[in-house]
Amino acid sequence: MPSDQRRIQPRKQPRQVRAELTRQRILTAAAHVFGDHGYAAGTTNRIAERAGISIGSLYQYFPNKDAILAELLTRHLDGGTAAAAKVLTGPLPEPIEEVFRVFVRLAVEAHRDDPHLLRMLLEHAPRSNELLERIGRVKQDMVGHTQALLEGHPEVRVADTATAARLVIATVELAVHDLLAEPDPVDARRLEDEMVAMLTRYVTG
Amino acid sequence: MPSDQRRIQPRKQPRQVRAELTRQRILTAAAHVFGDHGYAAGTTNRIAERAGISIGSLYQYFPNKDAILAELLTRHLDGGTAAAAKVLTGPLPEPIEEVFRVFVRLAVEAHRDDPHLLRMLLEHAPRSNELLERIGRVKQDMVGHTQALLEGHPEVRVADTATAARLVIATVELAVHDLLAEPDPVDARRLEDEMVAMLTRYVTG
DNA sequence: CACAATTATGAGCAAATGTTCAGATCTTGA
DNA sequence: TCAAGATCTGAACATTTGCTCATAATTGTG
Repeated sequence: MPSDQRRIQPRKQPRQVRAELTRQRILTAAAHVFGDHGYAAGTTNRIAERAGISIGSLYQYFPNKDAILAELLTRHLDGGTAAAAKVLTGPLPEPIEEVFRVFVRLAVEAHRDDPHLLRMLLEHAPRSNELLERIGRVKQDMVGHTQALLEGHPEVRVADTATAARLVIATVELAVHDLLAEPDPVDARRLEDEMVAMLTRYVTG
Repeated sequence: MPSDQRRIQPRKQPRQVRAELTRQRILTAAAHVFGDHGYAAGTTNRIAERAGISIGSLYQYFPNKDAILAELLTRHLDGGTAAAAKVLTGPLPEPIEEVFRVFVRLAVEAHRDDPHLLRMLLEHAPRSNELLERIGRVKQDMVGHTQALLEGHPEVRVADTATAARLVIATVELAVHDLLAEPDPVDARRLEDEMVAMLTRYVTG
């Protein structure tokens, strides 16, 4: 069970359509297997079996198990940041309340697919320094944007915008994730309303 | 690497002082090893080595690896609930702000020891249904108490106290944990102030 | 069609790890 | 002192798992 740092790049670029299809099958299967069994019990053989391919084929596209997880996490992160960029490039709504609503909705969307899988991904990201740094950067970006927002907005009254920004991001990400992943999840709409209210009253208080 | 449900009880009750001492050594060593290497890489042999005993002795007090983790988590949970009970049985302060301050301080205290270890414990708790249920019960207790508090307090103005209570608990637990476990943790005092402010303005808004 | 490149196969290897057990060592109590 | 029980030891076992590689099948190309 090696855990040291190793290459993450696929060992070969697919050149035929069936190859790319196999790659997709592997990733889809891995998402299911990791989500159901967790990382440790989600063996490569199980993934291959679920994908309907042989174990050898799996290792033709991913150099090791960690690389599969890395690819899944990368895709999730890219999807999230892309969605965020799309929303945040356009003009933001005036009231800070509506800005927070956008934030919370983005978070809810990002967690809607498969909370269990996402939890796995984030838990085992420390296996790769590259992923850790990437996550750190994404987080720091969000905090940075939030802090700038807080400092430039007329409704905002908090003094320590640095701490406030970190608190806001942590709250949104973690609470959304947790409350939606629970066995008896809260209603997404109510969660949105309450969280937006909390954040708004906090920064304008 | 078996993951099915098995006995968690130690196979033998210590009858001599040295036995109890060995038990303690094992748990202390396990806490360090799990915190440093994680659960998977925290092998039983490594734990035994760090504890300065043989692997055979370890298995005289713990039937398997999961049981060690279970004991550590149980102790943490018991410690936390005991501290909470101690504080909450006495008369709570009048202003809701000070009540929240008590909450946040409890959470900070509970996470001060070893955030890395605690993260491990909670991540791998799903290996035991018993632990999962215990965690669920603790959480539900806290939510219940919080909801009762919200409904009985004159300053509180939120309508949906059920959702609000869940949001408050999730926010306190998760954000405190996350912001203190980060590589560059926020100042505990500032975190306390900001979080108390956020929660107070939320429920009194 | 023929030949090369690409992709797929899966039995089996090497390494790691949780766990056992037969015997050694220590402690207790009379 | 000494026997019986408690505790400790650690080499070895059994299992699991990530992964390789020689071979086969398939696809693209002239």
